[in-house]
Amino acid sequence: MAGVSTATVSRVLNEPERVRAKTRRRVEAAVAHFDYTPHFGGRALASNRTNTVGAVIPTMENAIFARGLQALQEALAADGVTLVVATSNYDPEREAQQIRTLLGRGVDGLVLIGEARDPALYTMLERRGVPFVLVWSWRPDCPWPCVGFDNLAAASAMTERVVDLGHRQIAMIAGVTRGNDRAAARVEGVRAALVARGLKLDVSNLIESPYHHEAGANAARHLLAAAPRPSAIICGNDVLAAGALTAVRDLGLKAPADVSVTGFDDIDLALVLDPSLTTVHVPHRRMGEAAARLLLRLRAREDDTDSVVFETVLVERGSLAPLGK
Amino acid sequence: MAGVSTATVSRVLNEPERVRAKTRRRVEAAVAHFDYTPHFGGRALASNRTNTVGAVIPTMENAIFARGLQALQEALAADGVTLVVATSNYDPEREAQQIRTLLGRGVDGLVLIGEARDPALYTMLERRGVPFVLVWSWRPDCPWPCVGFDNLAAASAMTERVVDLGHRQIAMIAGVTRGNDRAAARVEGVRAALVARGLKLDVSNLIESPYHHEAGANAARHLLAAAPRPSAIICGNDVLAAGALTAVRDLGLKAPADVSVTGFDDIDLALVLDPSLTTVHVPHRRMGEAAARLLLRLRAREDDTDSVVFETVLVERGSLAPLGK
DNA sequence: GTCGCGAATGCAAGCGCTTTTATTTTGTTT
DNA sequence: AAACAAAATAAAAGCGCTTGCATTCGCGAC
Repeated sequence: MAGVSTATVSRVLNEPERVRAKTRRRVEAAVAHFDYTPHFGGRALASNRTNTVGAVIPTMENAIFARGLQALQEALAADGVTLVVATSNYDPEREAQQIRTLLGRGVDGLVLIGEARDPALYTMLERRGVPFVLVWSWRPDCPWPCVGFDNLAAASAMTERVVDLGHRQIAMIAGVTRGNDRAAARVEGVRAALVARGLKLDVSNLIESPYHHEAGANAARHLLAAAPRPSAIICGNDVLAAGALTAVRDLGLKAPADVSVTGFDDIDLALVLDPSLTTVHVPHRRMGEAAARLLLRLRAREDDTDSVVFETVLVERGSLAPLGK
Repeated sequence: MAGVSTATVSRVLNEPERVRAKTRRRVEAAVAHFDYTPHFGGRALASNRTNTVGAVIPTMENAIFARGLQALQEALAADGVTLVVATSNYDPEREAQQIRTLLGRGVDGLVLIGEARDPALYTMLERRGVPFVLVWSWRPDCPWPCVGFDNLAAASAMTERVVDLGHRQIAMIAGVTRGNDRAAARVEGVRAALVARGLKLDVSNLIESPYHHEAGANAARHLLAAAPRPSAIICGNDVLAAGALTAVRDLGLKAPADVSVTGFDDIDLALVLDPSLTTVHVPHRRMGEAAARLLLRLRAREDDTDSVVFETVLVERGSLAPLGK
């Protein structure tokens, strides 16, 4: 209809500046007229690019990843790249499986959460030449491209603050650390800070708990039954902290008067709780955007592909108070 | 390596039962040996199927859709279908755009939230022959395949319960109704129930609010400043209700003693709030699964493609109490 | 006007797979 | 053992697009 070859149509669609304005307009008119949409498969086959990147996250059921994902998706979309999301349920085997599925779908890149995974997976990714970015984790000398923050340092900072407020009986409800370097780093951060202040994280004062409100509540009930009772509970994330606050209330105690509780992640929930939650604010959205930019640079084989580290901020709200106040 | 043609390899991969066990094993060994993965584009081009379905949801930042999405994804994955998620931010134009993007990616089907959208979009989908399922909405005689529940009836039931508890000054904080038939149906449900009981939803007692905690709090502050003060606030969803509860607390009032508050959707948040939230429980996961099944049936051109309607359950918790108690 | 040159466009060869049709193999029957 | 039917496999034709290379066009300089 536009009186041009398919090659020209292809150019109009992909590199419009390479065709003369007059021709381009004719083609565009025809495209509009027939409501033409390029065939994805044909495109992928011929160009060997899908303009798709995949992300494997532990779960969507949790607000924590949702916001970063949204930012990631928006930043990618701005470059015409579609995001495909898969979930692993915090299961390393399932994560490996999902990565394979995404590769089978021909993704041009991957966004993965955290660093802890089978080295064979990293080998495979490198062999295939699929660029990837690790999000939510960062540590000095991480060999992979990361966009994250220092979980250990942030947990230490929180712990120091708790100690500074006079607390000595300090317990922790951690996330499950298997295959989860963030959860593990947070435990280490707490432990290190306590040791630095001459205290220690007794094994009876550390419970690993799955990432649910109820599980957090149960863990807190257990910890609060001990004698001497902890005066502060540091939680590996906000959801566990919410559970802990529920347990505190159910036991007829008051937070923070009887027990202080702290969280990690600063999701919306933290503000809604009563008392509102003292927690570590993490820049979800900025991480998502940074991950998108880094991945696009990696894909384009650009030079500037350094890891990005963000600062976290300790947000003090009502759930943490000086000992005995 | 297996000494067979590509045709046989293709059959081993797609219809293994059609090739003799001995040959099949040879091919599978070769596949494993070379770690071969079929090329997605080639496949899509030749078969004209992508084994991908798309979903356009308002937002991921909200737990409401996350759970259903997760279930949808799992159910689709069981059939080897990948889910691609896009977000519209509650903006109809953006939704249309996202639908076009997904079609451009060659999705074999679509899952859309709610029914309200430009008829031209429906025409386009039908012309292209792309099967789709509408989720979260259901009404008698909906012309499209739906998987949802009767928002209007559920809101009416909640309202009747509130009235039965003696409340007469009843206000509502609704979600934004533009392009959102669920929000609109909930308003209509409340209105209808009030009218049926000889009351009415005065315009000054109805505020539409965006889907944020703060916005809900602001709306509640506004409503509670009126004289006579409402004794119950019915909210279009749980997040708005959480905001309302915050406002109640900030104003020095007690829920439910001074003001009852109800929500809608029953997300995790409802249980964490203090008082815990009386709300309408919606079967997120089952809807997601049902949507997957229905879409797969539509895609396979099967006969049994009726809409699926779920019942909702009014969950009474602490935030709703009889008037004056 | 013609020439020359860069820019614009057309030509045609695949990209890796599926699928129809044709051929070979296998197994059964006489 | 031959003949045949049925089952298994091979051959080959695309699917719709991109892209390197060849060709043509448009325009300024002479």
